[in-house]
Amino acid sequence: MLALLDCNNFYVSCERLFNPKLIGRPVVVLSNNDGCIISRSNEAKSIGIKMGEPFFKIKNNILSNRVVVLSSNYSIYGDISDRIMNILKNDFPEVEVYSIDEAFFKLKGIKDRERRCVDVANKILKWIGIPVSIGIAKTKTLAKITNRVIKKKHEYRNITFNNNVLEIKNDNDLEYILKNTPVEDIWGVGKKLSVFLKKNTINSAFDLKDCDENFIRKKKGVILQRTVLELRGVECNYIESTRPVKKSICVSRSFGTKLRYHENIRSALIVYVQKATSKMRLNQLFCRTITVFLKTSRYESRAYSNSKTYTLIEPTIDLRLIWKIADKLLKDIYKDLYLYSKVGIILSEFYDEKSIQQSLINNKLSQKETNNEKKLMQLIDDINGKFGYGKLKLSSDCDKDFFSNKKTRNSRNSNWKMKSKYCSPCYTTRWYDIPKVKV
DNA sequence: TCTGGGGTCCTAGGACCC
DNA sequence: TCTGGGGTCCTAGGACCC
Repeated sequence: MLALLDCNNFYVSCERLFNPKLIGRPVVVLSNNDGCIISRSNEAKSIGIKMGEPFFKIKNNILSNRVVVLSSNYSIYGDISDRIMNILKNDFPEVEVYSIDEAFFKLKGIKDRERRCVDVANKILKWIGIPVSIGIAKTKTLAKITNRVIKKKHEYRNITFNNNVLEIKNDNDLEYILKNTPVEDIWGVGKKLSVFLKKNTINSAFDLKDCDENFIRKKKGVILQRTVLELRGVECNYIESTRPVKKSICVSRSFGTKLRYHENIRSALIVYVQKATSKMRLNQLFCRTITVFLKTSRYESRAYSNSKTYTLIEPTIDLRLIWKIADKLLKDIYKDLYLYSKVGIILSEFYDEKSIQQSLINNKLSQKETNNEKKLMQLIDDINGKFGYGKLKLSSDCDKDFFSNKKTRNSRNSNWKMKSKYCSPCYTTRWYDIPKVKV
């Protein structure tokens, strides 16, 4: 048996921790650039605001219902998430942190499973202040379904709940739940697959569980076949309590306003390159492959999207080299024809320092030089860690006006920074934002 | 006017090998 | 007229997740 812990309306719950006025009111949190709805309070759900909906489309609904709108603040959410996961890891031996607000954990050999889960849920509510739901089942897919049932309690009158914890205990309950789970709500079944399944008269989780497994395998591949097996209680997706090594690191943002000129896009890219390389160094990795991509909005009538990849002979950690390559790649894919909405960098093919294969021919870096590179990068990270991100940066990453000390008349629009109009303070991660308590 | 960001895994098909 | 069998590796694209 295993369990899935899921934080309720996580981003909204985090915001409410520090701003109790939000409790009881409809609240939504927006994606980056204030684009779409990505978290909703129950009140917001009940007035019909949908997940993923573009913000601009529902402004009227938001005004007339006095919905509180917030930009996303990931430094809060990440910090709160870490605290919750630490409590869980203390109470259970094998925990897989699956996302910022979810974790699977093993219950093998644990007696009185429901009791233990209720205890940890109460502890998290008391110590951190975030309400969570925990579903217990034989497989990850079934645990996911169980959690969905907890969130939709009112639709499942035949089931008894122990606070926000549920274990499916007998076959009757399981059958009842699966019959009342639409196929598109199963973990691993998205838009495309649900269309296919419905065409083949597979409408509920119960239908999928009982269908011909080989037909699924042949038509849609091994992943969906595993889902079928997991619905039958056969474990195919195991809990991985050690975090696997990253395979790629990507940094990209949509621009606050669309950009036309190369120099503006370049000044956004250099910031992302610095972020991506410092992320990579945090994981103590060297990369061999660098990809830059550039695109217009996909809603644009004249859409353009392109990317280019460069593979090094020897993996590197050096920001200066990575930037040089990224800059060249951007030049190659940029066309002076479009209004762009996004640029990004992907680093991949990682090596740790010990396993780097040196080039036979191109051995231009001596051991000493490699060490110097590493020291320099470490220094950048240390200084930025201490004095704030961006204190030390590449000299290409600067505003010419900053040095010329005057705004040039034809300075081109470089307002690429993302919109974040409704952002709350970083209550737990920035000195100046820590809430003050009146005595 | 305005539509997120960061990932993973699988598959089909092409190119190549002996 | 007639053109094998068995394999690997790489890439692009698709589908999914939160």
